[in-house]
Amino acid sequence: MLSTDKGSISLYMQIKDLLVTRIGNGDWLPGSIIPSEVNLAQELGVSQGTVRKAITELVENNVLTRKQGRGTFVSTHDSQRSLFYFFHITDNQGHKVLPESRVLHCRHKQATRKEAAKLKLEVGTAVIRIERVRNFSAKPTMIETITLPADAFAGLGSDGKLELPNTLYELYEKQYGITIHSAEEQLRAVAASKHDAAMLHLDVGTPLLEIERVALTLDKKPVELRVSRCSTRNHHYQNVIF
Amino acid sequence: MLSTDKGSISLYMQIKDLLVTRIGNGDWLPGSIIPSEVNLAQELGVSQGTVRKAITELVENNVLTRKQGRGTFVSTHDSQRSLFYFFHITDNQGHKVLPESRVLHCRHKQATRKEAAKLKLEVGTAVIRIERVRNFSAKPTMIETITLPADAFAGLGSDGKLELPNTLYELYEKQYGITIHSAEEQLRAVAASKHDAAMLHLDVGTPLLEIERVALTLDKKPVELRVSRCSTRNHHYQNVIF
DNA sequence: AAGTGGTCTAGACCACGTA
DNA sequence: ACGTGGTCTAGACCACTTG
Repeated sequence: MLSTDKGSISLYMQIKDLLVTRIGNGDWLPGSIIPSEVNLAQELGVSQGTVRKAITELVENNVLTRKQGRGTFVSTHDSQRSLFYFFHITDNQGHKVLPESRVLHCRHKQATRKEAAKLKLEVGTAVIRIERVRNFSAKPTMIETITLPADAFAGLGSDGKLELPNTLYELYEKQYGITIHSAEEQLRAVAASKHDAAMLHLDVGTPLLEIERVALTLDKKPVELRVSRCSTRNHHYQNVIF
Repeated sequence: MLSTDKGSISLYMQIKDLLVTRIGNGDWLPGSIIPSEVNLAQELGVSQGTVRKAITELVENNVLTRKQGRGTFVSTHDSQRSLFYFFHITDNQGHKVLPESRVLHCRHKQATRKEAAKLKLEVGTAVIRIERVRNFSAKPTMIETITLPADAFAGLGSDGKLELPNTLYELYEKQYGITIHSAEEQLRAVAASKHDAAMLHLDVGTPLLEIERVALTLDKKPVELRVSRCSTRNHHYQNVIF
């Protein structure tokens, strides 16, 4: 199984890949505990230090979470984590605001060219398109269009209910076994359309911050396209560069 | 020097702090080699593994750079690194474009309220204010206002020359011994002013992406405020979230 | 008390760069 | 040939959590 040939990659890297594969397979579900370092070391025939190094890097990648005295767990997307990692809008004092959401509609459609390109689908593939308005401090501030491949999210929104949780990534994980692990965002300044203006109580043409996000699973598969248009009168997008 | 008391923090953390302090002091300049792991271990009376752990974390923080077979070096801000870490504008194909810059002026002024707040100075402190236009593919696309505390950057631009290198952070490091290590950015959508419009060949009111960046040294001291307004017709701000 | 991760040690061998 | 970092081992003790 593990190779110690000269030319092969290092042991801890092979173990890293193995752990990622097991998690991807669903052998270990998000939130569940994985075997202890000593057990894994025994099973794989390596020393604890080697397993430790593999786990350490996965913890740095937010794939695993260590809890002293308890064990190592597969990371989950509780609302805390979702907000901390993926939500970059703050008010002008730098405070994160928990947005409430109002779903405008949730429809089954066919993928546009752009959606198909971003989600790596064929044009015309069945998708679910959700539109919602997000309120910060009770004021409508952001309008979002979310596109999901229909096959991976079967049944979502088809019951006519427009109730969706605020933190969708938690839903994806719990209901559909899809864990969002990373995302790529493109930001632009755009002018508010008639529709934007109406929903956000602004004038047509007001500059809005457009955030186009593709969310990826652990194995880098794109599973959600989200286009958000946000008024930056009282809020902004906050980014920290190390 | 190092404490192994029960209540004290771990050895490798103390070593980390020590290394950071020495770099901050200027004992080891950017680009120079630091003592080998074995030497440091000997000097500090710990094992190589402990030093290694401290260095590993500093490498992850981009403070140090390891080169196999050669040694460990204090990170520098060559133009590569500056572009890779701090420059987030790409064209719509996702390619980074090396911008050229044209300096409009470079003046000694007094800090405004906003500049003072962002740079943690008193209002009215002497600052240097640089304004420049950046061209992507020969088209003016971005207009930047850069504010620096005058005392830390004595002499910059006072020779009346408007020639400044494209990658300012390299200049800060080489000429003034100030290494930019991290930055905080706030992004908003704004309408082009008359001046913006003239410089970027756009209509007044065109939505622009405003990037307000505070650049920090290793010890988190703010040393540069940079406000960039960017046309997002052919470009965008690209961010990756892990 | 037993089991977990967290830190630390001392040593081994390898891959790489320099001289 | 030598010194560097890169990987790996085997064992020790500590801090924390659970039964």
